[in-house]
Amino acid sequence: MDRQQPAQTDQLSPVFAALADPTRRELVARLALGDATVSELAEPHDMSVQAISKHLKVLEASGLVTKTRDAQRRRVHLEAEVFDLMTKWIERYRREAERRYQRLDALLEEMQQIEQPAADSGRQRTGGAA
Amino acid sequence: MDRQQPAQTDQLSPVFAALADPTRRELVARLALGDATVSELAEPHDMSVQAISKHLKVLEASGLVTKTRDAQRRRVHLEAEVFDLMTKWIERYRREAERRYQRLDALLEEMQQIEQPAADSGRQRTGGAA
DNA sequence: CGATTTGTCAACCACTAGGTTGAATAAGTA
DNA sequence: TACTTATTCAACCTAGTGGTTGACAAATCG
Repeated sequence: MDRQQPAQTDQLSPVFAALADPTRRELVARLALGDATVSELAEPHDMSVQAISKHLKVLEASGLVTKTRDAQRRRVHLEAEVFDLMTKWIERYRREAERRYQRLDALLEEMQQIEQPAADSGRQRTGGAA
Repeated sequence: MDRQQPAQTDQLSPVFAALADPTRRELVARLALGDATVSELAEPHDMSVQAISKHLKVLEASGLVTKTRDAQRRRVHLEAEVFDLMTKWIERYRREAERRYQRLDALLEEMQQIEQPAADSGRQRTGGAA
């Protein structure tokens, strides 16, 4: 249970985790159309309001949505910021993966060479070099 | 347990779920630099090789990586396609959220009006209208 | 005030996730 | 053939998730 990279910078895990659930993605999709109250969000989701409330809590904890009081109701609002965070992470590695994909053969050859650094080669490190 | 939207189109959940784990994100980050074998990937992660193998299985199931045999080793390769899938989903709603954010005040006013449709108002629907 | 609406909190339950260790498989090496 | 390396499979454990129901809190309505 001892993480080597502490939760310090791990603002990302809760966001991905939040969106890993289809119900929550639907909530996000719905909220993209406009703010809504909890019960409004719950309505189309044949599942208890409490369950939706929990889902919203997860979304809120991840920073994807915020809630503001509106009398007894809570107005739920979709936030854009965290999307950016996620997009940045994804794009970074997607670009790498795509770049590598495009010149795949060439790169694979290259990797092979790096892989066998001549000499005795007690253990070969593949691609780790960056 | 009865989903209203079956797992049919839910290719997305496994991807988000896969990236919800920091260890797996590190694996992806590492793989962006180049293919690697399981044990190479395991090395920096003070955790058993079996654990990493499990993580890779999750990544593989999500479509983020593929494995090819290379003698006894398995060469793990990062795939770009699924990134696209995710990016598309995110961008779609991020854009909405941002657009709404930019004209926030105006929209909030608008919502308020929709919210009180005059008349008796047995139940008011907020933002559901798109 | 009392009743209703809206949402959360709390306890509970089945299932999954992420880690462990130990054994099994598969391929290269002596 | 036997040994080592690389990886997976299987069983297990703990903690977390996603749902339930029931009770509570806060604001509005009568």
